Amino acid sequence: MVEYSSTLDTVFHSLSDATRRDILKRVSKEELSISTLAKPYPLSFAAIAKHVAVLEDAKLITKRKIGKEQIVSIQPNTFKAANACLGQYEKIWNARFDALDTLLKNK
Amino acid sequence: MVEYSSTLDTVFHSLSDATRRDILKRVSKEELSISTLAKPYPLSFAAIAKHVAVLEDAKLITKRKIGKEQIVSIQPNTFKAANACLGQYEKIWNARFDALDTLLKNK
DNA sequence: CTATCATTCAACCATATGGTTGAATATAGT
DNA sequence: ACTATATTCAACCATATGGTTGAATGATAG
Repeated sequence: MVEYSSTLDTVFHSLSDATRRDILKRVSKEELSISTLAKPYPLSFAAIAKHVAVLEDAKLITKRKIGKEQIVSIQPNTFKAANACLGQYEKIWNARFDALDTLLKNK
Repeated sequence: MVEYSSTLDTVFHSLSDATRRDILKRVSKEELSISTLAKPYPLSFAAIAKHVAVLEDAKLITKRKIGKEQIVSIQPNTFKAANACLGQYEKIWNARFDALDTLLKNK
């Protein structure tokens, strides 16, 4: 009956935490090691490593080892899937909404 | 340190469940009562009512009472916030990605 | 007024989630 | 070889989540 997409489940679940979204924001600007990522937050290193693991599971980021460090970088393609999903809900009511928007502006 | 946005937390959390996404898809096409919504799923009515409540909390939908029924309809504005959030991660790497994309196509 | 349908509410349960600490495993630098 | 740093892993805990059932409330139709 329902079309189950475990991928979207994990993507959206990853995005539902403010710390993880902040990690994504930082990583979208530059590649960072997990320990560098961990510094600003009032959480243990292990907690951040877990958050990074969640993001990695959702394929929102990738890790690659350089020496003793794990360098985290963003994985663009996955966001396209999330966007496409949101777009799916949008398409019908978008026209309606835009019409309302213009209506309100011209009032 | 971290910019906490409880709104986005709940929006993305709502979207992380396939049943809820399916409800959204159906409701994006036409307004439906909770009991109508509940029919296709192998879950109790109460379970679906809970899912609807989660979506309502996140302001992805609204309910209005008509007689004994609660009519569920989609609330467009909230999706704009989610989209804007995703766009935030995109803007930096989007250029890079598009460049790569063109590169691969012209190869 | 009563029976029925749609919904809400409360109690309950199993499992997932987000956090902790402490120990184990690389790798780098001296 | 020793030490410090970066990471992983395992055990543990409190709370949140997603589901159930059954009872209570509201509105409609006879």
